[in-house]
Amino acid sequence: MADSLTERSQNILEAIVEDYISSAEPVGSRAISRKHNFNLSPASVRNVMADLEEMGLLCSPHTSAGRIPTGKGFQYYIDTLLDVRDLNRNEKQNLRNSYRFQNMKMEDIMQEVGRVLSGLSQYTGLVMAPKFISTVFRQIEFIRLSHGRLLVIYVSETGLVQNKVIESDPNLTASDLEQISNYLNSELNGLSIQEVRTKLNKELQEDQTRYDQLKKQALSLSCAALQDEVEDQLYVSGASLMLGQPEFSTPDQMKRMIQTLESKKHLIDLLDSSQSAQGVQIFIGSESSHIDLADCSLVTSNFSNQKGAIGTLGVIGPMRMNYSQVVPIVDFTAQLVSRVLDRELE
Amino acid sequence: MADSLTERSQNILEAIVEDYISSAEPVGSRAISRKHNFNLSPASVRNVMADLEEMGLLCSPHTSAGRIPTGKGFQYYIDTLLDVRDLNRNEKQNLRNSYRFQNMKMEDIMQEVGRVLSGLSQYTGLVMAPKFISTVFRQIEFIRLSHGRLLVIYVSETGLVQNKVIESDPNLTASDLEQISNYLNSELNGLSIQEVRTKLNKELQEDQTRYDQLKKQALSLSCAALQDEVEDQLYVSGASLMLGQPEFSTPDQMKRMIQTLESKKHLIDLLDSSQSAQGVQIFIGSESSHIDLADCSLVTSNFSNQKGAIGTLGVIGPMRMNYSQVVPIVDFTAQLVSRVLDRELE
DNA sequence: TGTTAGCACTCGATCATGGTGAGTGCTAAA
DNA sequence: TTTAGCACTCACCATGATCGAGTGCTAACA
Repeated sequence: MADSLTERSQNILEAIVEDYISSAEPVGSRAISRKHNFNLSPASVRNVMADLEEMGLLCSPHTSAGRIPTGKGFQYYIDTLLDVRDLNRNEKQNLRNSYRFQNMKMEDIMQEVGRVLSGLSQYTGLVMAPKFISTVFRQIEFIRLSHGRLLVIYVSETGLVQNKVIESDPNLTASDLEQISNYLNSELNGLSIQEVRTKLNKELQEDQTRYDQLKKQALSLSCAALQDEVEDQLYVSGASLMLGQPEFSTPDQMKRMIQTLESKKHLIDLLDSSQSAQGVQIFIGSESSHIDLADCSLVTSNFSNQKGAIGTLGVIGPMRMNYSQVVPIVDFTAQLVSRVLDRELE
Repeated sequence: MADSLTERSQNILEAIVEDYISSAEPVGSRAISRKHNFNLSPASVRNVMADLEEMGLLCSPHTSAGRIPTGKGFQYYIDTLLDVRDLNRNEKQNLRNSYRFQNMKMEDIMQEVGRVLSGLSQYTGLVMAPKFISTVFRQIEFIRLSHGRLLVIYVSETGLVQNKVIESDPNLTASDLEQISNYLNSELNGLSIQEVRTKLNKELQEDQTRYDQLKKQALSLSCAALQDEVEDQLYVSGASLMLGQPEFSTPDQMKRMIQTLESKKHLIDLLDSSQSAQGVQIFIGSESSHIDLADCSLVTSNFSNQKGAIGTLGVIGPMRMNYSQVVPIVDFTAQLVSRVLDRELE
């Protein structure tokens, strides 16, 4: 399909998308023929526009308004016409300076990244911390709460701390627990959670009589502790910035937008689906997508450390987002965060 | 001032406030004289209304609309006219059943409370977890990240887990750290953070040569770990429910509302200021208040455990909130949470 | 003296009207 | 193939009329 567009059509589409990005208003043929020196009269431009509309790349809100790009139009623009230049040395340095990661724990880093992304882009920042399951075991501690209830604290290589309450044998003493954690810490060190789980399951299934009572306890405790998926952590920053965008100026649009940002589950699903990809990804909230993005676009990139923990960060904004500005920021930030996470573990 | 109102004025004010609460529209004299059987004609009601307006308890949005209560009017209503009945046995049981606290860690409990409060009230739920400084020391653990950077994990009696990254002597070995944490855990057990701090400072100031190197390390490490205030944790649930309220139907009102809910710092300040009080407190976002509550009201109550950790929970909604329904819910929930926190520690 | 009926008045909300201008589609000429 | 011209569409805005809920005031009434 991409090939079926003449160069002229492409130029005009590009001009329309870019005008629309900066003005948020339907773009008319006259404006295009004036501002860009294609040496074409409005009438000619109109012909091209009619073609583009037929192809589903443009639409007009009503008979005598200009045209605005459809989701498909944006998609084409992004796939074919958008050229993203890399940040230059200076811009990179500026971006680096925006972040202050010194002595921050994982949660703080995630939050800081969201804040900065949202501040720089003037849209809403999204950061999903690396999943529990993708982290590498570092240490486990048990703390007794009340009769049989244990607080398990799990620390990953990257300093991510998760905790969870589990039921246990009420008769376990403090020194039992210490022995158990010592055993587990030496046994599981350096394994990914995935590996830890298979290892534990295997050992549990082997002839149980071979183990002493305490070791059995250790295994079943840690099994319980690591069993369920800990819920994902999603940081959303700067939601109210979106309220200034003209596409969310009516109460209905605002409501829809806020609800989209509040339904973290949907957002997490969306971010999940991008975790296998490399580099920057762009989702366009067209009708086609099964997830209601409220006519927003989502620009994401994954970050990861060398041990394979993967998180996702990005920016959500109106479809009419300034991609050529946002994409490099998201891209470079992801690289930055990856590097920071690696430095965590020396 | 309260005394200067005749019984009739009080009755009429009450009727107006309650009508307004349920309709969200200016209340006219005819409606009052009809629906409530005061045996008064609209004209008489109007006379009283004029008085109430002069006193600043009512106002009219324009010449020929009905009256709506001012912030002061609501204040008077709440102070003098509102009678909050306790929940009956049945309602209490229902409320209890709404919450599922089994095997939940502190964070989850706070979040669950916010969710349920918002669901029941159809307004926005706020929960502020007990402050770090008000908690009681249970356990501390150190985990080495990279050259000289330590992850400190602190657990309170109630199972609240906080963590923090600090700088330390890079030469500390794992066993040093273990000794240090053992020492601290036995030494500080059962003290409040406040007490821990004073104790540490005192010991550090005493003749340092009396201590061996390791102990000195221990003291300075834990000092660093507990020094700064960890930021407060505020859970906001159900913000989008507010968008359905008629007082937030215009874009400007919505924007203001969302910004209020997003500026957690202000909310925390407000909740802080209620921590010394007993029972349910109601803030009315009048112009007088220095904090912009966007014409909202805030109904809060503190919860606490027997060791003195204090948190605050509540509901934020339009000034026109259904107080007689919300107040008992907030009240009983606070009692419930207090009890749950105590059960945590046996 | 307190209460009420009557009445003129106010003012937002709603609707119909008409003008304006940006923009379109189509056609015919260059 | 491009473009000038033209009729047409339609959102937007200002205007003005009507409506009705509600008020304040005054005079009559119990």
